[in-house]
Amino acid sequence: MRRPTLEAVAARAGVSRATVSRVVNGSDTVNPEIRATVLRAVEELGYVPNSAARSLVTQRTGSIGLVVSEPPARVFSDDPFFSQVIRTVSQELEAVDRQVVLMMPSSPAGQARVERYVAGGHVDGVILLSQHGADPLPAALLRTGVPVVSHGRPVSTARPPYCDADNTGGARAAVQHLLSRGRRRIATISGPPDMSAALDRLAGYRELLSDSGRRSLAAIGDFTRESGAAAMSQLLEDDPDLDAVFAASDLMAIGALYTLRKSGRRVPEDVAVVGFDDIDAARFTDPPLTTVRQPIAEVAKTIVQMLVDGVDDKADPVIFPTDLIVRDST
Amino acid sequence: MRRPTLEAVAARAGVSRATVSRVVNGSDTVNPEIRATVLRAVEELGYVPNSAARSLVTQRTGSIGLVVSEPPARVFSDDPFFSQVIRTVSQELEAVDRQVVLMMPSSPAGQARVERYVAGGHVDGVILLSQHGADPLPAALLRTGVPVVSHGRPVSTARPPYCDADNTGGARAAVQHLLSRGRRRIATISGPPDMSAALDRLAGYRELLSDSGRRSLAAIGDFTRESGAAAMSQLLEDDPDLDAVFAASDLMAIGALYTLRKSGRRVPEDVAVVGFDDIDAARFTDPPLTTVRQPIAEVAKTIVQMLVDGVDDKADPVIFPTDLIVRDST
DNA sequence: ATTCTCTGCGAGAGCGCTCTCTCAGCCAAC
DNA sequence: GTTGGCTGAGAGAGCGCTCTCGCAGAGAAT
Repeated sequence: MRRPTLEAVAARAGVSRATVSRVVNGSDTVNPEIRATVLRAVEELGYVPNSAARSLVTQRTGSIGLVVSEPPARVFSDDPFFSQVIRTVSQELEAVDRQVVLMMPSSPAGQARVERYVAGGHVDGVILLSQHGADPLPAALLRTGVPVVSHGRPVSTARPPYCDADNTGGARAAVQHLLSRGRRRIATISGPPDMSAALDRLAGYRELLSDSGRRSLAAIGDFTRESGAAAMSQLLEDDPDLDAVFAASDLMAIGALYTLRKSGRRVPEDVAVVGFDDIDAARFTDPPLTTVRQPIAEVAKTIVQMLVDGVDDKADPVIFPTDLIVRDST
Repeated sequence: MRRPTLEAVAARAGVSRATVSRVVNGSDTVNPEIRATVLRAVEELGYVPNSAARSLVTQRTGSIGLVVSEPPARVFSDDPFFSQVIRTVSQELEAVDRQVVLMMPSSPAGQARVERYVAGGHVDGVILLSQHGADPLPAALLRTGVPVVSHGRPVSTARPPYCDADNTGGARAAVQHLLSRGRRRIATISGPPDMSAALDRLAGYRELLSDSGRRSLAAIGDFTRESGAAAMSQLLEDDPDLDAVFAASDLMAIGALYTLRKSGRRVPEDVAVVGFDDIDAARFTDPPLTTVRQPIAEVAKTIVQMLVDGVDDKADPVIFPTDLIVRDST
């Protein structure tokens, strides 16, 4: 048994296909009586429009691609920031009746697949998440002519419009807070240097320290707990007397707490720790983590809006301020 | 400028549309020379098949719906288990060249949307994640005739085929471990009673305790840290002398650790704690968490396989064993 | 030489929908 | 009574693809 078509509904309602189409698509040039008859027929037959046929003629699909470019290392770490973003973006898209096609290419073949898919006109727009410097995908996607918006400042040569949190400002606020607590040797655990969020947070840290005439001390992580723990070890080796650390993600801060605990240091008495993101876990660490909160929902909302409004290729970026959340780790 | 069509490629290669179609779809009844010519034309024009047109005639779309039914409370908590599952499922689907359409209905309207979408033939199959007892969606989806597979034992009256971890066995192993460590008053923090994973883990806990003639003591959570912390408080009130707790999720175990710490109890000296899931965070708690690992990747792989193979509506469920990972919290 | 397979390509219908164009019918205006 | 505008419905042409069917031509069998 096949699904009913427009034709079937038209026959049942005793009108033409065109009229049924008008009713289904909400045209206002239809006689209310006929409209009612058609709607009844739709109801009785359980008619649901075939989207393939529709998008074949309209050239639009009603779905948006959400492309998450993340190498396996971090993909398999369970960073809640991702799921938060994916969730909010998805929610916002559903609110405007768009479908979300999730794509997480983890190999060059996967990237080629995504590129083909987008070029094939399967989606009306693309949201880029978690871009890395060397990634050729953004440029490729821009070339397809499909609207692209980036979540987070793009770092590749391709420059799609984007929306982001004020990473630099957030880092400055974190360091400022540590200074105001009387900390003198403030180190940082930075994220991967091919990601803009990591670069911007590092820049904010450096700016403020050099403004206040202090030396900076950085170790590089990749936003995961493991890397945070390792980076913390290295920092302690480089400067056993450090009294504060600003981690560019909560996960890395958690790793740092772990290492500090193992090294016998107390937090915050010996070393103060600030994270970034304000994930749920930050409230449950020992001690609860001071961190910088980003407005995930606002960013998601804005990105969806940009895409739905048909954003200009070189529209100005939208940047949201962050909040410092002070807990017991500082 | 429009995208090139089959027709254009055919013209360029000097063959018919049918032949180009054959080449593109990998038919083997094409002369190698002609095939090469066609492929060259495809390359030169940058031809990408239009999927709307294709699925209009084939009646298949190449995409699979991933439906996550979760009320806002937990959606906004950042449970890494979800992202793990979504990630692995998505990876497996990409491996078999299927698209992932992510749907997270958070309201009745959203559910209706999902139902319409699936009934509309937009997806070739549906994967259900995180089902709750009262949810009418699974039954509605089954009625559409589209293949449905559930991740986790379904708890509603609708009974799609499913794949799951051995939750009962995992819980038994956890409790057995606590008993073997000499613990006598073993409490549990259970998940929401409308979810099968919660019910099965609770059942495993109860079975083993009653087998060994011990009393059980349960508090109910909802798989989040907050609820774990609250449940732990209640358990301590109910029985201040308890010496072990089995939490039905790592997140709740983390909440329990938090409450235990605040109550001045040492883990594992005073109270031993076991979690479930083995999320990344379990290795970084203080102390690192003993937990039950589920084979997330295997489950994902199996589900995708079931869907791709065109699973029978009443196929037997597939259950994977779990592993007890012993760390310092017991 | 004739018939009979068999291989490989082209012709053409049709998937279900939208949208333009046309036209019937009605009322107002002259 | 005739014309003109206007509203609302139908006819029909495609959107780009797949797939069945038919047919040409090569080679094998008689």
